[in-house]
Amino acid sequence: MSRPLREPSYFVLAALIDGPLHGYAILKQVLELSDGRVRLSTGTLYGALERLTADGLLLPGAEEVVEGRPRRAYSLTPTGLTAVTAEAERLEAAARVVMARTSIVRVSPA
Amino acid sequence: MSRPLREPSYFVLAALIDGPLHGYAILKQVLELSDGRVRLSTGTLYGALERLTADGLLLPGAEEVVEGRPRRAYSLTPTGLTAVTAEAERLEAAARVVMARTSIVRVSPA
DNA sequence: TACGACGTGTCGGCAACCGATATATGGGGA
DNA sequence: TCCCCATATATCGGTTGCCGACACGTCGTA
Repeated sequence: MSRPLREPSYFVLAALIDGPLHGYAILKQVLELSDGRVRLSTGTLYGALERLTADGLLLPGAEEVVEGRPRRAYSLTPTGLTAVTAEAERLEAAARVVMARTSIVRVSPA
Repeated sequence: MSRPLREPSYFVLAALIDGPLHGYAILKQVLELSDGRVRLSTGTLYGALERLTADGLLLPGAEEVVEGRPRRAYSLTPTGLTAVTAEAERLEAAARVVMARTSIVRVSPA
């Protein structure tokens, strides 16, 4: 069992659920998935890609050149999919803890 | 708008929604709220209390001595309550992003 | 008397993020 | 032509916040 993923890493994994993407495309996908809230810096992105790969959550593809620009696509490993799913459940449980204590409308009579 | 709270800080705030608690009681409350998953070290706890106080999310009470032991209770400020609620919504939204992409049962015919 | 629960606190190390910077291609507008 | 912006990858130093270990002290109980 690993420590919780921080938001940037979590969204990197989330961006790859639908299929492999290269770094810059992940940047845009994360922005979209987070409704414009999470704007990854490239320092964060490439650091995370390297780390998540080392942890076995991502699998890097071969570098290919598209329209004169080099690209490298990353895909989720089964471990990565498991990790991001487990993390989503953790987040949801944590959210519930607070919501249950703030949004309950008291129904009991005065 | 601030950066996301990390899990330990988030649970410290969450523990105080029901009312003020002192440090050691927060430790136990967090353990309970998180279903035994989040066990804060005192280093994390007192560091977080200091920081969250400096950020205006917590208000420390006066030190009082109970049964020979000193205590200091902390309470959530309105800003703190707003922050932890907003964070809960962020967490839930993040969880949804992944759940929507992994848990959909395909209904379309083969 | 020793140990564990209670209770607060410090310190150094570390992982991850963040902003700035670097490098390079391709396309479009002034 | 020249400049800027989007595309695309990569490095680096600084900061933040967590983490484990340690320190100090009380109280109850075996």
